[in-house]
Amino acid sequence: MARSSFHHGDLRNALLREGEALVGDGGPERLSVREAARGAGVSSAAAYKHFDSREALLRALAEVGFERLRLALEEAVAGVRGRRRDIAEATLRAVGRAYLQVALERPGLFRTMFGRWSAPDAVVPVDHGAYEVLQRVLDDLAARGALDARLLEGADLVVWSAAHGLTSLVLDGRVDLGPDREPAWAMDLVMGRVASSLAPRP
Amino acid sequence: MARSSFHHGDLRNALLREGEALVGDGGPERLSVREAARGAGVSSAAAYKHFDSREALLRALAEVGFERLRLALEEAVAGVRGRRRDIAEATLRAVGRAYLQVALERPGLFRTMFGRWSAPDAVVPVDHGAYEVLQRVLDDLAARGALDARLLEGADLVVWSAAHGLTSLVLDGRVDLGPDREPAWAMDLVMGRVASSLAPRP
DNA sequence: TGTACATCAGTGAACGCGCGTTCACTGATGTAC
DNA sequence: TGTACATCAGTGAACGCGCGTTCACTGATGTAC
Repeated sequence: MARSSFHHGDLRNALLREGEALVGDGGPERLSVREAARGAGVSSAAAYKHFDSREALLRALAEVGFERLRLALEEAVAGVRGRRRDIAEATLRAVGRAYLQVALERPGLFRTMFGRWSAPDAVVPVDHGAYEVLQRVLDDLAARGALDARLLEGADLVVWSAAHGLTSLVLDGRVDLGPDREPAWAMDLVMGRVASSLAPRP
Repeated sequence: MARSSFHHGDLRNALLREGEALVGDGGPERLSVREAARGAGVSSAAAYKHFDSREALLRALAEVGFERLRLALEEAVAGVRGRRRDIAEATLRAVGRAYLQVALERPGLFRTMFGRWSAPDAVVPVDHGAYEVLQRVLDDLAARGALDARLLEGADLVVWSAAHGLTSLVLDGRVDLGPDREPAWAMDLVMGRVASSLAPRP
């Protein structure tokens, strides 16, 4: 990590790394340009050679997080095995668990991705492919008859809301599962119900 | 609002009111003791006669919010009319809409209630009866045969997650409903599916 | 292969800011006699 | 009904802080000839 020369060489990434460490535990409000620069062993002014402002750095961090979520969802879905009958439920559970895991790994980064840390009315358009992954997955399942095609409209909303909601509640400590119950258990339960609500009906 | 005498008389409430205004649009990070005091027409030191710290003020604001949510849920549920066949779905929709409405009315207060604005690892135990309202409602519905009693375990989690998830996504601008679609439409859809997943099965 | 030079990623000092919190204080209020 | 006094909700000044951002600058790098 020590820098041998005047030039850092990889400062942009170093700042992202430090920024993620700050934000990862403490959330977006923990990020300071000065501290990230300090962590990278560089003057705070140097950071402005790579990011226009604190907010630009936060936005870049959110993008990193969304990309990670996208990859996690892709992987989770690709890893699903199951009999034809169970495939929808197994897939949604995998999605939910991946969502939860990404969030738990870096709670503050998750809040950076979804929170409104900029000006109250500013839209923070972090475009992400994670949502599209889910939509594709649902389309596939419907095409294979594992989900009711008539219920496809808004199904993405239902799944995403449930996964996001439970995850947020867990992250913010607003859900009491009692002893011996892991968040993943709760996610399985929730996604199981969601799957059953989308199952093909006679 | 003008104060005639040396003593304010109702400073605690005035601070809560100002605090809510600050937090209501901007979220917890917008709250400053100084600004709340300024708004109440009082020195910042005076605020400390009523709240131990900035964090104590935030906690009090969160409590105000939770109480409001509880009342909104009670009201919403009490106002549900419907034929026996539809009662579960109608009730859950009412719950979801009330949840959404409370959040949209004061987005920043909602984030104050649920966010982690204190030290990263600190638990913020704002105990609230809103959750209990939901549990009671579900029990009632099951007792009347409107929900499948065998699915009652965890049903509260499912409902709360879905409502909370969609609400959070809407609040953070992370859901694209397209034109002509209101958040309430999305909530009806989501809660409709949730209700169907809990419906009595043959 | 050597040299002049443009580029640009760094430095470090400084700006102005608003904040949370504390302090010794003051004066309005209400109670005991 | 009047008075002495304890209480305590206010004041205003001050503390130390870390922050975002800008500035004129310097020196390493790489390219044109």
